[in-house]
Amino acid sequence: MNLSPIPARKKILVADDEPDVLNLLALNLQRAGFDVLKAEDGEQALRIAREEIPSLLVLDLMMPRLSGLEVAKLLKQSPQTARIPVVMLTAKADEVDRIVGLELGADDYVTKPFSPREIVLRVQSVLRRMDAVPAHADELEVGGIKVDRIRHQVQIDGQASEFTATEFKLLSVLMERCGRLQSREVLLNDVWGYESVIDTRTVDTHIRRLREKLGSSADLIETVRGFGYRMVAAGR
Amino acid sequence: MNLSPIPARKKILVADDEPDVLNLLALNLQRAGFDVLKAEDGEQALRIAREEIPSLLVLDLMMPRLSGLEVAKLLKQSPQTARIPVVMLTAKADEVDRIVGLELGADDYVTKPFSPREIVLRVQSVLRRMDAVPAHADELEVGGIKVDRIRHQVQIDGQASEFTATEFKLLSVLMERCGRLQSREVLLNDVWGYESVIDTRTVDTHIRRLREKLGSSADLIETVRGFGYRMVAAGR
DNA sequence: GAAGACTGTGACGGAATTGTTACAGAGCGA
DNA sequence: TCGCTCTGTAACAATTCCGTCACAGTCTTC
Repeated sequence: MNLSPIPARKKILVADDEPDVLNLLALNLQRAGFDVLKAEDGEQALRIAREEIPSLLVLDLMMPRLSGLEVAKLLKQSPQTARIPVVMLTAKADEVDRIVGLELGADDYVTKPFSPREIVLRVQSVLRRMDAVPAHADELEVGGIKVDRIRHQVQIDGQASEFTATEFKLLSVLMERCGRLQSREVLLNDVWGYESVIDTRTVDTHIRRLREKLGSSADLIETVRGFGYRMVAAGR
Repeated sequence: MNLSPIPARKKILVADDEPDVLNLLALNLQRAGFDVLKAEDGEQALRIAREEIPSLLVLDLMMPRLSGLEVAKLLKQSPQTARIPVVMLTAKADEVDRIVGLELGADDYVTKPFSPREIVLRVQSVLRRMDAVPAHADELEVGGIKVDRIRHQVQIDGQASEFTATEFKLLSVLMERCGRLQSREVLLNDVWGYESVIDTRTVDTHIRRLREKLGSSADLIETVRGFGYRMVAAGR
């Protein structure tokens, strides 16, 4: 579904045969808010990548068993893993010639020695580039409520209204599935993310805040006792 | 019979003198669903562009006979071809400043080495931008703010005002997408360039500097907490 | 009609986000 | 080289948001 800025943390696989470098990279990426998976050689990297399908790979070019190049090439062969962007670590700038780089489809290079900060920024930059594509025009309207997901604006009976990030997502999900009952569990999944460890009662609180802001349209959100909530086209 | 399912594929002309690069680009753009035309030097590119009027050009900067720069410049002279967006391929990052934003008006650039996927993303991004902003206005006006992109001048309530290069771009992007929410990521992409490795907080700082200079019009730039910024036609 | 389960409401402290200020380095022209 | 402007970053302050809780109110079931 993908309602823009998702809190769901991105998984990143880091592969380097030098434990010091590996740990340094992992630590810094963790601090930057990523879930980090580690691999100490090419084979391991390949296996983990196929199992976990991370959002991005940081591969050392020179590794025992399988080089970073080979790992990348192998991953490109399966549609499951072909689209994972790769940031390659190389020792010298000229180690990677351009055509090879193009063919294997690394998305960025960082040459050693590098600063941890630089790696984090590179990774963020590549992810940013990949994310910058979709952006679908989407407007939702139910009753007097209009949601514009591009402008990120909500109008209630023609009147612009402010919603926080969570409220906006919750409202979008409810409107998108107008008429259908949504359990608290489903809402937690789709609004807060699949790994959220949040009390289901929190949903109630946010529903309340939504209703408050919706004013006279508040009764478009029905409570279904014992199950959850549902948005209806018109109040009863 | 063949009803609708013809998504009206867009024609894209790719020009590069290295056959390997040319074919690689062509292949990837084809896979992405574009009709691809190929040219191996500047003259050929110019000729084909005039004959076929493609939706977008991907031009290598360094080419025999005519450079990408010259091709772009020549195409700007004819109203038929003046509005075709150009994505320029360059070897060095230094050349970038000369290309983007200057009189010849490349619409985006990619520095080598690049991954094929990035090229495709850039092309899609530029095409999206063209669709979104009709007519590609040289002058923008929102509230009391007037931006002249040719003279590179800004007026606030009739009063001329000085803006630095970065501020100017940021302001332009916000104004040209007035009303639409722009995430920090998108702004980094479109103002600083897609391969910038810059902290997202930098956007905040520049927004602040913009607001400072905008004076009483500062509240035309709204903060959308958790997402980014948005320019609005009138403050609240 | 009463007990129990479920939901609405208001408040609160911690966390996350943004505003603000200061600063160091790059780039540039004199 | 010296000063200047412009930029990106860091650190701190201010603000907003969010999840949780306690309690009140409502509904269901017997």
